[in-house]
Amino acid sequence: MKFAQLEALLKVVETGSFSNAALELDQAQSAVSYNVGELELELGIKLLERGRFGAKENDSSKDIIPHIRAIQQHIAAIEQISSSHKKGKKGIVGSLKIATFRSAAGRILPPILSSLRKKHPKLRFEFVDFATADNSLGNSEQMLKQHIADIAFIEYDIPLQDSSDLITWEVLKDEYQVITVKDDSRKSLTWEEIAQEDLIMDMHDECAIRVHAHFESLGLSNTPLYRVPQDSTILRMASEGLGIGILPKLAIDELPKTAKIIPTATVLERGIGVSILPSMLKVPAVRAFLSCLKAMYPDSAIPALDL
Amino acid sequence: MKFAQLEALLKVVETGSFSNAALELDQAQSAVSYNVGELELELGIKLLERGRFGAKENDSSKDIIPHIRAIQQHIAAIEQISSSHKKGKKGIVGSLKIATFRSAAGRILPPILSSLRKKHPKLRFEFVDFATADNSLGNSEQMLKQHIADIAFIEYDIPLQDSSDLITWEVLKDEYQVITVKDDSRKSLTWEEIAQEDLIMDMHDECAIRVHAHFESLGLSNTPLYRVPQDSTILRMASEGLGIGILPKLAIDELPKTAKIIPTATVLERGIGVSILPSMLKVPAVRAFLSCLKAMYPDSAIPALDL
DNA sequence: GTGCATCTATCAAATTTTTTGATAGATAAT
DNA sequence: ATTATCTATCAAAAAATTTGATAGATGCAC
Repeated sequence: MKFAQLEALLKVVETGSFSNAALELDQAQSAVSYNVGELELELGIKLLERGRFGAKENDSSKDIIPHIRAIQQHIAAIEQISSSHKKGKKGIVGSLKIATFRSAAGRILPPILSSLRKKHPKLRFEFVDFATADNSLGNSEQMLKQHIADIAFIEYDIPLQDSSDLITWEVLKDEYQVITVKDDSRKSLTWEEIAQEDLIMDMHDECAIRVHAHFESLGLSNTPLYRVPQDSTILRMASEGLGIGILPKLAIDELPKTAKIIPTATVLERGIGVSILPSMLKVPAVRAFLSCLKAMYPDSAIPALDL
Repeated sequence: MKFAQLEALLKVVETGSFSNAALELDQAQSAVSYNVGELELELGIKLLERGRFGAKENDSSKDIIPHIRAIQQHIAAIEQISSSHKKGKKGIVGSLKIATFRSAAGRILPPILSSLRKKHPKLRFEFVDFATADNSLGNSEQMLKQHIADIAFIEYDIPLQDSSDLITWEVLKDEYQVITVKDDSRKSLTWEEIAQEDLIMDMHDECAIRVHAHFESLGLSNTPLYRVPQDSTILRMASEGLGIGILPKLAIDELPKTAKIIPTATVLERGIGVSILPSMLKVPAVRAFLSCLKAMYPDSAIPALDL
């Protein structure tokens, strides 16, 4: 079994066709065909469903592809380790795949990445998107276990519990905030009062679900008046007095001048954390990232690693 | 980076020389030299210390080799998955690397393996030895994390605790037994009484340490009169009346006709368990093994897997 | 239904990579 | 000093992969 064959298979699945894969691999289409063919021959099974449309994975390759990605991760690790053993080393080379969601990508990552880049100018980053509207633990677990991501940011309500095959810890807590118009004179709002208001909430986000659950747990109910697709729209609408916006603090990029935040009587917050596979603790790029994260959030319970 | 290059490096390290590696790889020595050389060229670092003696790993390759083994495991998994997707499948093909210690190898494994072989006649087994006299958790952890073994048997005194990156569970408890001569008429022995006796114990084994610790915890002390290198010798000596033997039940292959077991007033036992990396739960050979293990020990808490 | 566009498979030739066998050079032990 | 045992290197041979061209298959538009 050759690594090039596995890579060809993976690229075909990722791009949906032999021709696209060839393009990305900088090869002739016949080379991709040959490589996948050889692999199928060696393994004795068909690995792809071919058709007019191109090619797509079948049951066999579905099971195999996570292993190919894992192998790629190990190869990346070998390259990183090697470069770290070089004399004239200029930081880690390679690429770090980070699964993230909006607030993490927008507010948490930038300072970390910029500090990381100073030490490791050759390190590249790849963001992998959670499927829209689902960045709960379940999904990030898949991202890590299928070796699509090296590191995953997660958000959650309930306290983190140890999973036996993932290392997960909290980085910070993010408080939900109530956004209203500038001239709203109330000093504080209880959730009972909030439930009376016209609410403007996100259409897809976890947050809306979480706030809804919180209402339920208090025996309250509220169907948001507006369900909008973007956090920035929530802000704008709330600042126009169309209703009350509820957003986690980190999701508020810039508060409009005509808007205002009113504290809630009791705090509702989400946790934001990071998750990795235990084996990644030995990969230089991952270690470097965690080291920066720790510098940024010294209190976060990053697992013991001699950084 | 080619898989053949990584394999060559690994074999050189394992066999201690390019020439031996070539022999095992069925290649010319120059091919091994070429492959390792190419790898060193690509990674830009020396990977081996060469000399009159052959070649041995250096700091760089020490870090890299676990990743090579991990890649091999993934390739094995791909092969197993493929063969399980074949039509005329005749069981799983491949090889299962089991880290074990004497009692497990001698008393627990045989029935499991023979049942496993019935279903999967093409499956091979490889036993990897714990370094002599150390089969405690720490070591099996290394075996698994360095991808030297797929499955590890362990023994332990204290209750198992969850480690965040290993799945470990108890298979059975194994009671320590006191072996004496046939005509010893005592019906039962307390540990206080045992401490008074001349003891015959194993020289290398974990067990001796554990029994010693047990004495200490009771405020007793006893330096064994004989420290012998083999369990069977303990039995023979005890049966000759040279002293009292202490052995876990599973370590007693066959009780000599002139020997006898006296129950202890309070039971001292060791746990015997199994440990794997979470990712191995998806590997067919490992699943098959665990399935057999479960059939043999229905009460053991094998982690949920849809077998 | 015909023709078109888009896909994969296949072929022979060209190219590249890997292996081989022979040998040189290095080094420790006798 | 000799020998045995190791690795590196070289040119030639063998094997593999890649290429470019083309055939064949299949859905889609008209």
